[in-house]
Amino acid sequence: MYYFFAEGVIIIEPKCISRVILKRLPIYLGYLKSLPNDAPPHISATTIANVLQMGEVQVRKDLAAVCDIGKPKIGYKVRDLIDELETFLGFKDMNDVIIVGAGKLGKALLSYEGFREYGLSIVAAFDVDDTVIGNMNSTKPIYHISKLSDLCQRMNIQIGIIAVPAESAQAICDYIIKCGIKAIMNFTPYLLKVPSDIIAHHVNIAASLALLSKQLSEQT
Amino acid sequence: MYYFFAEGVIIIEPKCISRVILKRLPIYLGYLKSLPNDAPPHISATTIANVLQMGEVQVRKDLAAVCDIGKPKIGYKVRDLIDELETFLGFKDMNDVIIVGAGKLGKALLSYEGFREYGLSIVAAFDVDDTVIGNMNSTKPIYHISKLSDLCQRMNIQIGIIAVPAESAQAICDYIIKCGIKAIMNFTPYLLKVPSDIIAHHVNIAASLALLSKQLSEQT
DNA sequence: AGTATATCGATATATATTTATCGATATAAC
DNA sequence: GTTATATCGATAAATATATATCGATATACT
Ligand SMILES: NC(=O)c1ccc[n+]([C@@H]2O[C@H](COP(=O)([O-])OP(=O)(O)OC[C@H]3O[C@@H](n4cnc5c(N)ncnc54)[C@H](O)[C@@H]3O)[C@@H](O)[C@H]2O)c1
Ligand SMILES: NC(=O)c1ccc[n+]([C@@H]2O[C@H](COP(=O)([O-])OP(=O)(O)OC[C@H]3O[C@@H](n4cnc5c(N)ncnc54)[C@H](O)[C@@H]3O)[C@@H](O)[C@H]2O)c1
Repeated sequence: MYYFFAEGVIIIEPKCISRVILKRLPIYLGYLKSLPNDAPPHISATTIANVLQMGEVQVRKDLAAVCDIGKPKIGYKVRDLIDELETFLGFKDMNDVIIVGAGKLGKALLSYEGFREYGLSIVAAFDVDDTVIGNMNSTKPIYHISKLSDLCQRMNIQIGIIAVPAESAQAICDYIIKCGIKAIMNFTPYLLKVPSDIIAHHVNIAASLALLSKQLSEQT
Repeated sequence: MYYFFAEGVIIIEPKCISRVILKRLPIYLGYLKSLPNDAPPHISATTIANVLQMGEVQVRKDLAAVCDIGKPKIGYKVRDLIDELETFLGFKDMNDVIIVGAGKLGKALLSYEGFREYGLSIVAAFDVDDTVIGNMNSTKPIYHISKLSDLCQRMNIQIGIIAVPAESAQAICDYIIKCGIKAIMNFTPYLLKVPSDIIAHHVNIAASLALLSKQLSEQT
């Protein structure tokens, strides 16, 4: 939170929401959406906190960041809350995504239907291997990498997933940035170097699993 | 960090390393391991910080948590540092892992060779679908779920990956806990409920990608 | 109507994490 | 040998995050 002082009055810049909160919002949303239709129309922060094993104050604070419809004794209207969360998180309008590398992981992602619920539309995958190019099992096309530039520019696609071997990751990264990609999710264990105006998010499944393993061994 | 006061003396409990630091350690390790063989044998926290775009004090503090071999003007001996990081993170001795759900994602993980470098050995996958059971493309076996209990108990496997449809996630979770699994990595968007002595880590790829998308749209 | 209670939002405190500062030290240059 | 400098570790300050407390309020109960 940034504070600006102007003529003695404190103006609080409301734009920025911390990354930690942002990561929790989809969890609340997921839980709310999992509630049965015959559940009561309102829910309290206390209930949410208990189910999700969080502090109730934290839940209230997180929710306050996106909505202001909590009523004492009643709680939040579930439908409104879902709506506000979805709107806030941008799940309501679709964002196009391309995948580079249609190997085992790339193909799994390409055919995964679950993205839609999060406002994401996987448009196509790109590869260099002629044996995977074309549309085999998935409903989504796999093109040669040479078609990437044209497609991204025509459709104004700004989000890319990298699922190529680690050795090619940086080259592909540089390339897709040149093609107009502005945000990258990288599944390779290679740490990408990107210009400051490009957002890169690294997902290292093996490292995460290893940390889980370490946690386990420490618990004893 | 916890502080205990005993007879006026402050005793600092050294056990706990924060999760944030733990997540960064594999990044340092990965970078150090990527250095060419003809690189100088020592490296400074300043250099690491610059390459990885982190604060140099943070790098020093993180490294101090696992080693104490930094020398002024010289820095850290790369080989020792790699060794200490790998030892600390437990990458040197193998931990067995099983996967439940040999669908698209499960099979990708099953055949992924990269886990070995992190001290992880994927032993087998389990499924209910007869058409995927047996060993097709991967070198690792896919068994019927009914074999899970026996294998886990015989090999004393404590780490499990859940890659079944979300609807089955909780049931599978309960089941593998009964079979002796103590740490779970869950790839379904369903938030698992586990007893307090079980570690569960949730990986929601779609939600992460959606947050990336949101970040992008906010950047403007 | 009056009171009890669940719940909210706000404020305050505690903890955790990041960033800055500074003296100490090992090497290199002179 | 002396001095300059890169670098470390430690301590301190700033920021961020989590938890606790408390008055206010909407409903339910008497
Ligand atoms: N498979 C997993 O479960 C898993 C888990 C964690 C991380 N990863 C990482 O994800 C990446 C992909 O893994 P995978 O198992 O799918 O590998 P894979 O070998 O099955 O697939 C890689 C694909 O990338 C293609 N490719 C290679 N160079 C390319 C280029 N320059 N441009 C476009 N396409 C190119 C290949 O033709 C291949 O189809 C790897 O970096 C791996 O480390 C995979
Ligand atoms: N595919 C992806 O890229 C992706 C991305 C993010 C999340 N996920 C999640 O991962 C999970 C698996 O995704 P997928 O694409 O591999 O789905 P999938 O349908 O390809 O595979 C699911 C597998 O689980 C098996 N299965 C079903 N019930 C089972 C049970 N009770 N016990 C054992 N096996 C059972 C099925 O036979 C099937 O082989 C889903 O929950 C999905 O939401 C997948």
